Amino acid sequence: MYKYHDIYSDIKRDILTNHYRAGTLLPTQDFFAKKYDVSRITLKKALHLLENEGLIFSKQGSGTYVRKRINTDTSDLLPLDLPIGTTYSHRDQKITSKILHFDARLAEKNEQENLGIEASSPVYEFKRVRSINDQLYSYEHTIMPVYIAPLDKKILQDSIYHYLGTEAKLQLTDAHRTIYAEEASEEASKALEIAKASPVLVIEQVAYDQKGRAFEFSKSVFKSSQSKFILDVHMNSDRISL
Amino acid sequence: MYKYHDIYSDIKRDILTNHYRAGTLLPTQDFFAKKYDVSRITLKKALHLLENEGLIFSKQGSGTYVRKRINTDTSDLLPLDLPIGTTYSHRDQKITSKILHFDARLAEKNEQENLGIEASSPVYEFKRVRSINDQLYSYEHTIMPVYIAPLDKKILQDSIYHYLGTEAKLQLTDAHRTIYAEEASEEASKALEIAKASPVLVIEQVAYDQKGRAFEFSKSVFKSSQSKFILDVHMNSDRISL
DNA sequence: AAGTGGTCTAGACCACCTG
DNA sequence: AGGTGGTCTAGACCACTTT
Repeated sequence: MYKYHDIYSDIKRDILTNHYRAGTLLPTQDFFAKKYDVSRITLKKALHLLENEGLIFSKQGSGTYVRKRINTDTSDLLPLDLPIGTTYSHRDQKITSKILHFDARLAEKNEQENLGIEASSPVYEFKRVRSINDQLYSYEHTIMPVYIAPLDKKILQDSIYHYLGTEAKLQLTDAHRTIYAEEASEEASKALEIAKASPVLVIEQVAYDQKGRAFEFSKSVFKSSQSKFILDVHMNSDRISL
Repeated sequence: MYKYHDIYSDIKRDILTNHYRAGTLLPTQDFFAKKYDVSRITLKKALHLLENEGLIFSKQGSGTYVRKRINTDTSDLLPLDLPIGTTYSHRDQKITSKILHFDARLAEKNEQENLGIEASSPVYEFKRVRSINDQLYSYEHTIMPVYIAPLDKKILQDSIYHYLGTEAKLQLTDAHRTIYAEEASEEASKALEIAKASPVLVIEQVAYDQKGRAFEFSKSVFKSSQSKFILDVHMNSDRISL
């Protein structure tokens, strides 16, 4: 559809298929601009997307390089900067859910604050155990305002995000996450079938849609033995200087 | 220095000081362009920086909004997308280090792979316990190629990143991190003065400088009782669609 | 229909790196 | 000195939201 996006996809494919090899210099911006018959600004926008993704980096006066990639064997490594527990992050994996609890009630105080809603707002509350390829991997406790979309057990069985995307035209575009380790609670250890007080990784999340509206407040507990997360960070000097 | 950066800083300050309040509409791009006497493209670049930082978001046809911010009480919350263990992430906090081990040797196999160096390359190896305001908080094990810069115990006592920045003109611009929970090893539990096998958060990191060169391979173990990390994620549809 | 942000252009000049 | 990426412009047109 958009030129810069087509170019982005094209170059991305060429990098991932090793047509442009890791650690090497890419062709110049002028070359690409002529190749794709676009202005240099449009081309730079495509490269900027690739840079934000960490696939390339540019050095003024020198050129644009393909970043050396590490171990992208994401066998048991889940990206920490994508939706968690979806097909986005688990390609070709079967995700199943067992519903432990499903109810609606009024929001508690910390839920009101995190979701930015009124005291009288009704919310859904549900708890699920999720498995990848029939292997237990997380225990989730989720709060979602009812005005977002009507839920039922069947929806919880499948992908909520997929349902929200198609039915409510709602997309997870931003999330505020808190990450820490703790001893598994009795509830979590039973659900995940691990010893009580064994170490688990916890991710608390407030999720926002494309309009900046908080639509989910959740706590996810992961079996430490098989759940490692990866995060590629790119720091520009702006972030650091202030 | 650069117009777009000045504008970025200016608007950012106005947002953080609540001159533009959370949840409200910002002035139009045309307004800002005239206000700062720049082209709309330059202005958009400034807004793009703010959007990447998660402070604002734009909706085509509607306008640009200030995002509602949450709980930025970063009392014991450390950003997961900034350098860890530095003054960047710990404002007005006194960071001290105790050196448990400091040596040089040849790189082991997994270190060679992660750092992208030859088999015969010498590396420094050191272990430190770090405290914030005299409170123990992390146990770090670090490998660094010797060709990066000469190290000694005095440097390790202070900030390595500061030393590398001034002496080697090297800056941490990218990092590949793996995050998980585990039971504290005997070594780590002693260093952090916690019970053996109590849960700890682990961050393994390969750090890259502005030229895309890996310069550090480290494993940091954090006391779970007082170390929570935060991460604000912004997903564009590009990342997700492919 | 009006207003807002998104895309795109052709071209100029600057900053930086490498010979 | 030459080449590369970075900044910046004035203006046109498109896509989307709102009234």
